[in-house]
Amino acid sequence: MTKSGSPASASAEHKLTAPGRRTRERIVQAAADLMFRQGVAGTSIPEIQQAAGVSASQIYHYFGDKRGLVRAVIDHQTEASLDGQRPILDHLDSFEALRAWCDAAVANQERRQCEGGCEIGSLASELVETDDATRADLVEAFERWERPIREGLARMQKRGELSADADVHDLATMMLAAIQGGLLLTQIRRSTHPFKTATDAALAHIETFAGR
Amino acid sequence: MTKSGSPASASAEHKLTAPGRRTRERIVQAAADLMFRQGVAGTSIPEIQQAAGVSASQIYHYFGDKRGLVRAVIDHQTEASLDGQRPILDHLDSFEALRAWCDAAVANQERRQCEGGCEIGSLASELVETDDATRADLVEAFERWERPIREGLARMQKRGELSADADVHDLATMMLAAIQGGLLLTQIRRSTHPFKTATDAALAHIETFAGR
DNA sequence: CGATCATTGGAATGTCAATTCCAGTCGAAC
DNA sequence: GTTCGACTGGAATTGACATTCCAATGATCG
Repeated sequence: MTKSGSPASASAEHKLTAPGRRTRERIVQAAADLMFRQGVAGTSIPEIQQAAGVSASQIYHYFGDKRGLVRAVIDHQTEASLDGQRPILDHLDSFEALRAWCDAAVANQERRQCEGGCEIGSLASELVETDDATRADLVEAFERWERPIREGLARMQKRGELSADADVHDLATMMLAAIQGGLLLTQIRRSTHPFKTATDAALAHIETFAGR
Repeated sequence: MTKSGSPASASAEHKLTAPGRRTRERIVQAAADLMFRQGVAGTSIPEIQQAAGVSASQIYHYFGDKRGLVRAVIDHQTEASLDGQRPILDHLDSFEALRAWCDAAVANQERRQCEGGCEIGSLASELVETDDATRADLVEAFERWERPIREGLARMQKRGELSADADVHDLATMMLAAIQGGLLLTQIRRSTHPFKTATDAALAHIETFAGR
């Protein structure tokens, strides 16, 4: 299907021994952290070397080049971000759960003083137009995020808590869009207000489809 | 108050003669175009020189450094983007006008095959965390965008077409967030569907407050 | 017309990043 | 235990980029 290259997640290109896997992980973690705080373009390889305590050859050994490292960071950051929202993310099948989830996201922004924006969205915005392989990784990242939302809504619909003519696919997309846009505005204005406003509206819109 | 420097828009630092103003404008225009297509970090000064047909000293003469140029680009791009939405942007005081406005935005995305995202949002996402002066410019850019939306809603409210307990400030923010998030998703997925979904939901939510 | 300052060209400087190379060590499978 | 390939360190290479400098030209205002 795609001839774009290796899948983002698994790289079977190298046989990894135990210490190799540990080193690789350390590099990705350090890179993800730096890139979140300073952007991808604002993060240099030497900087990552120092933060991870590795030499240049190790980075190029495991990732080929910076593009490869960036793709690994996308994968890692997506997983980390979603893990941070679990277990609630996997049980978004009631209005209360949805609201609690949004509240937690708001609290999270407050904790970090609205700095940094969305771990995935910021990466995405900076990298969408780099190349098709990277963009495909981003599509997958958002799909991984949207799926649990959609499936929660689908369960609600199956139970009749959501009207049969609600399009759970669209509702999940809409929710994601509200989150992304809301986060961008709160990041810029350094206030959780826009994010709260956007997610509140999204929730209200979903409740519009409450069944029976 | 702020010692951060000059305001983004007017730079009274230099006396500009007629040819000077023309050159300055040519530089900003070329820079804005390149930065929209390749990102700010992905656009070098030499590249801008060539595109604008100027020498390095001219850029540094008019903008001091790259940061200064970027701030000018934010201002220019905001004005250009808003101008592209006029005159309808200044008459967003009916549900029909709002819908027509969103439709035009969708058509615009289709025309450019969902590439590039939002002229302001992409800049914003890349630049929010650079420094406070730049962030302040971005706050202002979004305010300039949000104001006509809010004022249109306010007129509707005054006429009774919008319920008295609708918060037009929040509704405008919500609309902007939906646009931003929707645009990011359509840019990534290369389909206008997410943007359409997000704006449709935003419009539906506003219509929820229809008065009488 | 002359002085002053805006405006330009183009070369020079210094820094730093991405990537490559080579040589050496270590782990695991046979 | 030896052999192959994974793993690591560190120096070297190459190139680009932001910024500065200097010397010239042109416009404006009195």
